[in-house]
Amino acid sequence: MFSTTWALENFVGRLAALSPLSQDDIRALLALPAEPVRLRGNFDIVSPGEGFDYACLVVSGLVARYIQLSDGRRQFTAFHMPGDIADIHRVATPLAGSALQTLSTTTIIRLPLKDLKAVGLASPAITQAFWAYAAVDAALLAQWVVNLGGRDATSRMAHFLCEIGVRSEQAGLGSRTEFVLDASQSQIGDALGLTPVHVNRTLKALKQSNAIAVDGRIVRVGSWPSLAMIGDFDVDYLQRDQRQEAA
Amino acid sequence: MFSTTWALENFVGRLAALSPLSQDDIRALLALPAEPVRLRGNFDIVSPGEGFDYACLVVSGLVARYIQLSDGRRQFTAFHMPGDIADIHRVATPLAGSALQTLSTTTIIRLPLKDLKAVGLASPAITQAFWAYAAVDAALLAQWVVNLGGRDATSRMAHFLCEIGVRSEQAGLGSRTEFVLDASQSQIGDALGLTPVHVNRTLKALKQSNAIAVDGRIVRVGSWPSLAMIGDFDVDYLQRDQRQEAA
DNA sequence: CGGAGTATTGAGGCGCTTCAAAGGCGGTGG
DNA sequence: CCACCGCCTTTGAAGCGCCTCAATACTCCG
Repeated sequence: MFSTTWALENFVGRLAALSPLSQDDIRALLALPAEPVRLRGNFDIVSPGEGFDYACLVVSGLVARYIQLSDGRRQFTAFHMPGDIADIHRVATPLAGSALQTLSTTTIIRLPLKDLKAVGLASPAITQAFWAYAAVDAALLAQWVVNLGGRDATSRMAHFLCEIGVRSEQAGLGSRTEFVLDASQSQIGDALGLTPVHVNRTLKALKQSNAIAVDGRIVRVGSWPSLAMIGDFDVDYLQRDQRQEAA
Repeated sequence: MFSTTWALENFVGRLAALSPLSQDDIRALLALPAEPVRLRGNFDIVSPGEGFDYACLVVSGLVARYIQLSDGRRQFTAFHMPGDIADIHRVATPLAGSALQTLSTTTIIRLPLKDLKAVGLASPAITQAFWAYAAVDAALLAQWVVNLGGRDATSRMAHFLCEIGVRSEQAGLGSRTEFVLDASQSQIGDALGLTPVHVNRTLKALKQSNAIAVDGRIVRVGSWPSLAMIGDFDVDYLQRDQRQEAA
């Protein structure tokens, strides 16, 4: 796990699960130039308003997309774990939009946009798959909106943990009931629109109700049904595998 | 304005502004079958969890994407005005995801997904353009997250009005300082994560500071700079026209 | 002219923020 | 190796923003 080839294969595998790809397509994707870069935590991969000629594939660690408010606070809009490409949308619109930052020590691969465009140009199926991948990302964004707009702190936190758990499981990094969340309470606050203080109190409440236990950066879910209930969590929305739908 | 052909041409025009399309591409898009349907307000075009074999092009009125919470409340995640396709993402992933509802009396065109897929298959440039359009939609979603997670009610409302204003202007429906917002305060509340009561008070505050004036469903912006300041609004993020970037 | 949805306003309560302070943990240098 | 420092976590107390409950008026439509 957490090697350059693992990350690329993991990504391509999930891409193929989303949208049909030929063996040639897969070979072309796996042949993309891949030089890993190691970065410390709280490092801006892409600063706000900045352009960037690469897409960012996460190899290990945790990366967040964010948008900065005028008073300096930042709102995270997405978390990306190993095997994810954080900004595939850049292939469609080079437009700046959001910034990109590491949460903990992280290694990434910078994939040149021109190479991604080239493989997409060579094979329409790859473009379709990229778009499908981006569409899932957008579905997560929509859920994030619901989480911030419609739920209180406890429910919001529970939903967030459910999402990270299921995505960890899908990425083969752990299970939904035991996974790593390598983010500080302050960073979680920037994701959930809460102050660090209240994140702490909210987690405390979830621990006391035995919904979760936290051991360092490892989250153990005591009772998945109860956590999902508290968070009003519906697994379906991040069901990335279209083949399951057909079955 | 607000005819079937106007809506389709408006959409295709903005699509072409986003991503280069040939004359053949444009002809193929304009030749899509287009039978308009008139719908009353608060009508579910796509109910939560339901599949749907069409994409929805708005001809007149206002359409919102939403996700329902378990207690029956709904959170709007996007507004769509005449000339917009509300759920182009369905072409990439037929997955349910979000529901679709009219806010006021609305006429739409239902575009069969299979036809949209067919034109995309015939021309990669069209698929690229669809994806770029969806990517802009996702950028709006990210801003919506920031709005809910990072701003208080007044700022949130101001930002929302700025977004609707600029998009109305871009769609040729009005100007950013005078536009129609055909939604009730309760519906605006479902978009901003506020109660109708607080929407009312927030609007009252904006009126009293002369930032806006409301006349029926017409919003007049008294001072655009001050509204943009209150809402911490940055025009760039919904700059849909890539050709401007090059210039 | 009656009824339903919408807008408006008031009063009180709760959830989250702000401010403040103390303890834990890992990293770094003497 | 330990002492120190910065960051993170944890907890308390007070305040404010938004919600809830409630009542009245307005507007559109049948």
